[in-house]
Amino acid sequence: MATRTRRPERRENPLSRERIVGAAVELLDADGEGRLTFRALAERLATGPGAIYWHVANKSELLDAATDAVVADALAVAPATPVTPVTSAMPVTSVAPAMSAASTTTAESPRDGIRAVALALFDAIDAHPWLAAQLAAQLSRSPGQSVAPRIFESIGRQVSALEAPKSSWFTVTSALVHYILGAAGQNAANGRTLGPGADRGEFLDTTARAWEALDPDDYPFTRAVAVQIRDHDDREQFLAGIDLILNGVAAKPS
Amino acid sequence: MATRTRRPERRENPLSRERIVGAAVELLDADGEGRLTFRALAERLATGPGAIYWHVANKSELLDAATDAVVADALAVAPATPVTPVTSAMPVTSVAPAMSAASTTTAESPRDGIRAVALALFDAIDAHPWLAAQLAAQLSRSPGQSVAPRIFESIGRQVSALEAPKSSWFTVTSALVHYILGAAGQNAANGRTLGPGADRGEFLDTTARAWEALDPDDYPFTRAVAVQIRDHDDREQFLAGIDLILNGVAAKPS
DNA sequence: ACCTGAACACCGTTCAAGT
DNA sequence: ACCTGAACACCGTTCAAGT
Repeated sequence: MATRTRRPERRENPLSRERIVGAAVELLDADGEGRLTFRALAERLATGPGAIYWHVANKSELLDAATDAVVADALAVAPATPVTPVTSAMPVTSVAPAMSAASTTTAESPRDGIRAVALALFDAIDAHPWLAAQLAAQLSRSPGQSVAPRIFESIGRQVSALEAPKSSWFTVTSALVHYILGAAGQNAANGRTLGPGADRGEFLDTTARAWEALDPDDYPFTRAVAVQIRDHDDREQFLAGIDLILNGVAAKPS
Repeated sequence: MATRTRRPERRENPLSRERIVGAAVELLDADGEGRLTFRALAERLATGPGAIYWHVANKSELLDAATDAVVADALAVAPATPVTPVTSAMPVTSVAPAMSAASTTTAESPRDGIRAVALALFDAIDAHPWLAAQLAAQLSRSPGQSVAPRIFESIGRQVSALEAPKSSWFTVTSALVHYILGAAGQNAANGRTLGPGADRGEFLDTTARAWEALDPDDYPFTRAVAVQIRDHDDREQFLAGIDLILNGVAAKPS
């Protein structure tokens, strides 16, 4: 501790996969994926670009590792194991079961569980905007190759505890995951164009004004909803979309 | 075919923004965004890389132009103008109005209109997988700067003709657009990993088998829905998700 | 076992020079 | 007005050489 007067010695601070991934996440958060460079990374780690390749195979593996690290954290906050485990035989009715020995959190209704996981992902993507594209690309990988399939599993378990026919599980879970990734990614993109220092209320007001000034013939709808964007809460809006989908689960088609 | 003996003459085939964008779309479709290169593009157009910059400012403008061209086609097939125009005063009730002089297609219910636009986008993204990421990034742009806001408008108009409170329009439209882009992008990514020559049934069977072989403790849900992926139709599945959201629109929360 | 740093084969983009 | 092609400042990645 007190010996930390000199800058870190190589021996005390050797390169490691963890340090590399950590620095990568920092660069990603600060500058976005386009600016994550092996040379920039090497400089930050006080080494040469070649050294990184001893610990990481290539850039895409580095991106995967960064994604895994961040998402694993996010999913750890939300409970990975839901109230009701999937029983492979029959559609599960969502009669609240006896409290299970939940690992991290108190037991919740599946609906609240979905909200919790969704919000955890929303916040993670908000804090790390580059996550959205990364996760979307990873969803088609086989489980075990990345965290993205874990998200699918995590949402799906809660869906299986909903009172919905088993035949709808896949559709519902897919819809939820797509919505979550899409909406969270959008929010992150907005935040990015906004910039870190800017005023949110002012930004919303500006967009609302711009929407209201659109050509009535070309953009009647966008004009009509301009008011709604002016004073909406991002997370509330996001959760409203989740509820919309969940409401559709048991509803009969009109 | 048989006429393709000489290479095209310069004077008869001058460079133009249109030709460049067309060639870019071809490269994008064939090799993906990573392989769209000004040098490859120049070679395909029998010119130097510098020449392209006379017609296009930079790569991101080229990508935008390619996206615009492809999406404009897709939205032209689906009706851009819906049965019921947005009236800014009151929530519109979806009593079928008198047939309007629809520009391209016969009048439809808003629900069918949404399905049509969604399916057109699904097919476009299926044919041009690089579209998904491009559109997601463009959604946060102001209308007029890209086609993405037109998609929002196009879906939104139909939403406004649904029997839903006006206060929900923004949420519903956002949810739909996010789902459409997310699900279509996912499908395109799957098709990409599948490859052009492979057998779809065999591919689905392989994934289903892989899912069924997962650890029951870690992936109970994914295992449980493995059957459902085996013989599902992509477009049907996609539309089921749309219907799910639409069903949620008027449903009361449970 | 781990790190260095030069080198290779690329990129997007610019720009003097041509027609 | 439009095109050429060399050049600049980057990239990811490799690899002989060091410790």
